[in-house]
Amino acid sequence: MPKRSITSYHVATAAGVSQSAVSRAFSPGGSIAEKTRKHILSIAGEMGYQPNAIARSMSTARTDVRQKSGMVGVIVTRLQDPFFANTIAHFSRDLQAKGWQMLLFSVDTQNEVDDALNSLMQFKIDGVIVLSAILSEHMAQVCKAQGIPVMLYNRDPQDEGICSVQIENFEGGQIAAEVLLEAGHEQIAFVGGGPSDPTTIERERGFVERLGESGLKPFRRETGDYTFDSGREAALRLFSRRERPDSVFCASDVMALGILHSARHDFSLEIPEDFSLIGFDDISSAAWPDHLLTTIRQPIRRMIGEAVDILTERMDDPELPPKSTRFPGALILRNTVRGMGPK
Amino acid sequence: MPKRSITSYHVATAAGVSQSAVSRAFSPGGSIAEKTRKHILSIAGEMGYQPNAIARSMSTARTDVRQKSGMVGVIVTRLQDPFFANTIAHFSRDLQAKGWQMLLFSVDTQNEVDDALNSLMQFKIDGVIVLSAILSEHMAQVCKAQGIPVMLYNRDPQDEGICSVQIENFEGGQIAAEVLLEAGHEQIAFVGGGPSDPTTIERERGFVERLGESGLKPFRRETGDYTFDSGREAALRLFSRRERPDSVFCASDVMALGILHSARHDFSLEIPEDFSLIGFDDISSAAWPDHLLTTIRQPIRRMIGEAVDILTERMDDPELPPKSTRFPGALILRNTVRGMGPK
DNA sequence: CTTGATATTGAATGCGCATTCATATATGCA
DNA sequence: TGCATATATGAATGCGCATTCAATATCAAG
Repeated sequence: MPKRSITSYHVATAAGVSQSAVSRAFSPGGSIAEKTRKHILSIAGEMGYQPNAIARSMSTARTDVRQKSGMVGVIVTRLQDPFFANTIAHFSRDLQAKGWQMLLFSVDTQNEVDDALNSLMQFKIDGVIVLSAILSEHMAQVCKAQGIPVMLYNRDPQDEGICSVQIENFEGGQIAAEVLLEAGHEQIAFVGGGPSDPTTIERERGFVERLGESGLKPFRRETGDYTFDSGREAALRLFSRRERPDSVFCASDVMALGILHSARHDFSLEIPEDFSLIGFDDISSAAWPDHLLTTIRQPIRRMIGEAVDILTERMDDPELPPKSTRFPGALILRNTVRGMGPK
Repeated sequence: MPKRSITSYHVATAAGVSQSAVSRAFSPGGSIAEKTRKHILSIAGEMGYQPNAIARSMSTARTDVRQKSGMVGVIVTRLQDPFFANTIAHFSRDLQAKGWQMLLFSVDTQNEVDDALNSLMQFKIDGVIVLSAILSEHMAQVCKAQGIPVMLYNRDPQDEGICSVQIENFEGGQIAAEVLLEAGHEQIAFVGGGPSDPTTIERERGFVERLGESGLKPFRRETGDYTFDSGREAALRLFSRRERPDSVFCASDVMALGILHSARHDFSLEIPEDFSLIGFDDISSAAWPDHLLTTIRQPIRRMIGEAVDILTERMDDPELPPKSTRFPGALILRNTVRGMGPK
């Protein structure tokens, strides 16, 4: 028999004080005698009273410019991808640690982001984090108008007034090229996402540019969709032809592992004896002993910490100017590049 | 310059109707002329008005027994684990498809579950899903008293009034034993979680019981914590001794892959030539061509679909009796059990 | 033991919405 | 055409809380 929950009025009655007093007892800066507060909190504890966050949010709408809900909206694409799952895990932890709740919305494509944000905004989220996607120009405006700070994770800040945190994709691509060149490779293939994927574009650009400095061009370019299977399929195309690459730079570890498995299983190729392979991200399975994938690591703990810091600061003080940060990737030398093992 | 958002009053004024009319225009069953509704919706659209879910929730607290927030709390342990990440992805999708928002809270240990639920309840969630953990007796009572349906995913229903969805762990253990026995193994080791982990207990029980029917006992038992590294360490202990098992049943794929990688890398063992290995869950990397792990599959799409159905039905109608469902695991024969390849 | 300043307290209010109740308008049927 | 019924609308209300404002209690200094 569900019954309505205990309110501050009930506690007030039981404690012999006014409802205002109860409210103040639960507000950090409340003007209330310490003795009274103790008494109220004790009674409230006995009764199992917890302030209603929804009502609190309504109430603050009166004096604040915007009502605060204490919730942060998080929009994520490809949640099943281990890289993003891990990212979410960190965001969740960091947000919670600062007392924010996470309203999670997962979408499949960029197109759904606007709808997701609309749904989230009905809940009066205090800020929003978008993973590997951007907002439409319109929604960016709406957020700005409403004073909702936006954090783009893994994307360039699309607009004035929007914050972002991401890895140095261009430099990461350069590093990969550098390593492969240094190992003496010349038939270097690239595997990335589609031609309109911003992440791929940057990584490929850095990669191609660095190759160019040595007078080389990518040996071949294959497209995938950041899934293991698409990596495997890329490998199938790459190694089925007469002319095989002597090395591959792959814009994501998941796809790189697809290539690695395919090479071993479908073509009985040894790595790095038959070809070198370098990935991007440094997901945990890249370090598994039978993989030992050489890759560019994203310092995601620091990146996410920074993203949460930037966002929470702006939720507390909407006047702060937007901020964007880029982190350098770190080369993790393992065993998939010829002659270049761990130091 | 953040400004307060548009309310139903603004729309009402602009449309030349009362606030009630606007509210009704946005309420599916509202008593309002179709013509008026169209007009209001059109004006609202132009103004970019969206009903405030928080205020709506406050309002419904008046007539309903409990206020409805439209949010489901999800408490998850070990979010970084690919199995759970994937589970969350599905929950998110299914919940969204039915119009529910997901308030996600990740915890590290069972101890934190109560606190998490308390935080979530302040937001007046309409239901809660707990992954691989249970509630304290006290919180279970509180939820019951408040009429908040609880769905335990991956756990036995701990209490009257609580719903659950899980895999048949006991039978899964039996199947694993069956397969290994059939393959002619006799030195069969078990690797699972700690002795108080309910999942491990059941799987191990089924496994041991089936071995017993053939007059066998587990060759050895190693403990891990469901991480890849703990699987690897278990393998280190298992294969460093003179007497090696001829096969291993591992209560989770992640740990099983730790064993597989360790066996190949640390001991140069071939699978299934040198020993057989069988996992549990069927995570996606179990199917990677250079793994091809034989395992017991959890039909998680169906399981999660069922969990969401059960929960949403009860959020809509709190009078429904609790329901618990168990799904059978399916043996997926790949290449890690001697003589038993895919059919 | 005053007086003025300060710390506490309670009553009243409104956040934005859904809903009830009373009223006005439209529809059906004789 | 007239009356009963159904439908559409608006005014008023309260959900649970934080906050403002006014009133009271407490305290320090003279």
